[in-house]
Formats: sequence, structure tokens, C-alpha cells
Amino acid sequence: MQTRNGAMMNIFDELSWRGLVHQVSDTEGVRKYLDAPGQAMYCGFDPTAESLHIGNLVPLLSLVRMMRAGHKPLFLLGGATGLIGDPSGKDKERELSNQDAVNGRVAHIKAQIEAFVERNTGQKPTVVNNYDWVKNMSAIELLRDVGKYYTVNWMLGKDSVKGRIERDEVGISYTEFSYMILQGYDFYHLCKEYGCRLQIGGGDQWGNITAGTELIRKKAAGDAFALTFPLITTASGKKFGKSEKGAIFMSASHTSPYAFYQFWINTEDADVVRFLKYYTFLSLEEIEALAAEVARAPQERAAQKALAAATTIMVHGEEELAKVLAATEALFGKGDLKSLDHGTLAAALESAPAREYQFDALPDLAQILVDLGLCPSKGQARKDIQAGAISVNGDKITEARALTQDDFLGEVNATQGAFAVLRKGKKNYGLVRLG
RNA sequence: GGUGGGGUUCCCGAGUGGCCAAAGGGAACAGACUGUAAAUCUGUCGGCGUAAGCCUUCGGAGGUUCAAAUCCUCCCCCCACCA
Repeated sequence: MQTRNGAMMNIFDELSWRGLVHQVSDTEGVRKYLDAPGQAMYCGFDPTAESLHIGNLVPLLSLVRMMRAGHKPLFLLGGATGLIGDPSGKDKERELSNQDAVNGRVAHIKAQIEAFVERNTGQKPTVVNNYDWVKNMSAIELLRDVGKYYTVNWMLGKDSVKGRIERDEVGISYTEFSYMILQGYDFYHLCKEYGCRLQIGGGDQWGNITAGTELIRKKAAGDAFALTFPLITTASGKKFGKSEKGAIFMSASHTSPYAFYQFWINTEDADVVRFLKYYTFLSLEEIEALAAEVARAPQERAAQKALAAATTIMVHGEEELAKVLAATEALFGKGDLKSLDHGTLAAALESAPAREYQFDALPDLAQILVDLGLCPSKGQARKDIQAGAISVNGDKITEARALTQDDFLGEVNATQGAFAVLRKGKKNYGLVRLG
């Protein structure tokens, strides 16, 4: 990234104008640290699910930005810490995950990070797993070589712990209480092995990160830095990253590229410029131009399209984006659904729910809507039909009726392979096939 | 350990024997308007049923009653104050 006068911009300053810097332990120290190329920094990802979700995108992307700026970030997988459970931001004790599950998730997330980084930098990332250095640590080592550097008094002052102790009905187990010293040790370990002196993370990670900077200061007699990101919220106050259907995952098997794209394209005007800064590599100038577009012609949604395209390419690649755009054009374009090329239509609906029936054993429409997951119950389906929320092949229907031969598109004269497109509201599609 | 107050449908919260599938608000879904936005207005919001109606639900288990979210008994959990 360059400044307006052409000089290379310090990556720290870039993160600042993008609005990604929340807290820094030593602003000048961090800027200086990042001035020289080839510096190491890290961020941890605990394996709480099989796939990362877009809540992980800011930290992940920040490490990628570091890499693109010539640094050497470390992507840390919490194979060990994931077994303990981070109390940060949690108001009650977590169930322990079983080890096989954690190992499985670590493998998935590792592959995911590698693919993501290679797509966006052309280089292989350095992925480390804290299980590798924690698994053989003895209790004596932990207590003598790590625990001795932490006073309980200091630990009790951390928000993650304080919140749980003040509410005595929840409490905190010794296990979760110890989480911060493990994460602290990670930082120390990476400092020693890779010369890593900067850890970044979400706003709730401040306590854990400073547990590391403390340990490094005391044990290694050197400085280390902490940087956290702000909590991302939407203008209307909703949690970012959740659609009505749940979290938006980065893996195509958890959230289809189509759904992923749709999530971003639906970003509110009031959020879109901010999100372009957070979630794309676009420059300040490019983003300012898009902001001007939003002000001039909001109905064009140029910024939303740019945001959705950039994030989809970043996570799923160009090829997937092309497919998603074709599907979006087919489903939201001006044309008549029925006149669309059937191949295009079928491809567009690839990730929509689909059911196959025998023509002479077709259930009633309400049941089909329930089968497709478009409506939660037959009663609700009937109400939706009455409310005019349901359309068949793009034609709105207002009373319950059975699907007839005329409703099916595809090979004429053949019931085999023919299909009908059901839609609820503007955005929910389902496919009925005859088999 | 003592005393007092509670646990209601996704969330908050009203309801103290029939008029209760249960007020109101929020969330959610849909319709209108727009731009696959926001705001606003409208409708829906336990299940089955075209409907009449039936079934399931008010922390849990029993009981009283023609009838219980509402009364009684026991149990579980939470909150507040005191010790």
C-alpha cells in the first residue's frame, strides 16, 4: 500500500486508516517494529468449529496484509488451547471439547488457512500449532517455568476472569482460569523460536495477549507488543456475521459461495464503506470513489457489489465468483425466469434446496414448501401463500393449489427431469424436480 | 444456614381457577414502498386441519376440581437481603 505521495505506507498506518486498530500497547513501538521488513507477528485461531467464519476474517486478513507488506506472520492454531477453553467474552464455563474433535477441526482449519493465504498472497503461510509445544510440557515445568511469573492478583484483574468471579453463580474453573498463561506461554515460545514480538487479536483478547507480553518482558527481558481489533458491529446494532440462518462460514461446505456472496451484497448503505475498509484490499482512493458512488447513486449499490465480489474472490476464488454472479443475475436480473436458459437456471439454483418427487405422487404445495425448508410448518406455508409470499417460476400465487404439468419447466412432453422453481419472499429459492 | 421474591411460548415480560395458545415489547418471517439497503406502514408469529375443531405448551413430578399457567404437596433451579 502506498500513500498519496507514492511512499510505501507503514502497515500500521494502513490498519489505522482502515479503522482496524482498537488498542495498542505501544503505538510508536509497534510502528517502529513494523517499519523494518520481515518481522514476525502472530494471531491465534482456536478450533471451536470445523470451519472459520467471517468473524475470523479481520484477524486472518490482517496477517495476510502483513505478509503482503513484506512481513512474516505466524498463523497459530490452538490445538492445545482449544482443549482448555478461552473464558474471554464468555459469561459461563464452556463444555470441554473432546480431543478427536479438536484434532479434526485443527486439520480442517489448517487447510483452510493455507488455501486462503496462498490465494491472496501467492505464498505459503507459516502455520504453527500450540499443541506441538504444550503436549509434552510437564506439570512441574508449567508451574515452575511459567506459573511463577504470574501473580494470581494480576490474573484476577483480567476482564475475562473478573466478570466471572463477580457473578458468583457462574464462577470459573481452574482450567479456564489458566487459559491465559498458556496463551502467554505461546507468545513467549514464538518470540524465542521465531523472534515474534507482536501478537494481534480481537478486542476480547487484550488480557490474553498482555499475559504474553508480561511473560516475555520478565523471562526474556525484551519488549513485545499487543494490538487488538475493534468489535465489528452493524449500523442497525445487529451482531455482524450472522444471517438469519446462522453464522457465515468460510468453507463452501458450510456456507455456499452463493449464500456467502448474498450476505455481503445485502450490506446496509450505512455499513458498506466501513466494511470495504475492513474486508478488502482496496486502496483508500478506490474506497473513496465507491463511497462517492454510494452517495450519488445508492440504488446502483456499486459499493455492495465491490464488497461482495472482493470477499468472494478472497475466500472462494474467481471461478466461484463467476458462477455466483451468473446465479445472481439469473435470480435477481430483470428477465423472466421461464425464458431463461434451463442450464443457466439449474446452475443458478445449484445451492438452493431441492426435492425430487414422482409426478403422480406430488404432495400439496404447502408440504413441498415445508420439505424444501422454505417454510417451518404447513400452517405457516399456507399463511405465506395467502400473504402472496410464494411464487412458482416467478409467478406469484395467492391461493393454495396443486402443482400441475404446466408448472414444470424442462423437457416438454416428459415428466422426467422437469422442474419447477419455488420462491418465498425475494430471496429464498427451492427446486422441485420430477424423478 | 435464615428471610423474602422468582422460574410463562425464541428473548424480555403481563397473566393469580374458566372469557388463555396465554397482553405488551423485541427478534424473526412475509406484504407494501424502494435499490436483493435502511426507515416506515401492514400482516403472521406452538402443531395438525379448508374449516368447525383437535392436540401439545407456562421449571419437574404428583394431587384437588366439571375446569389449573393460576390452588395444594414434594422436588430442582435462580435472585435479593441477612448470617
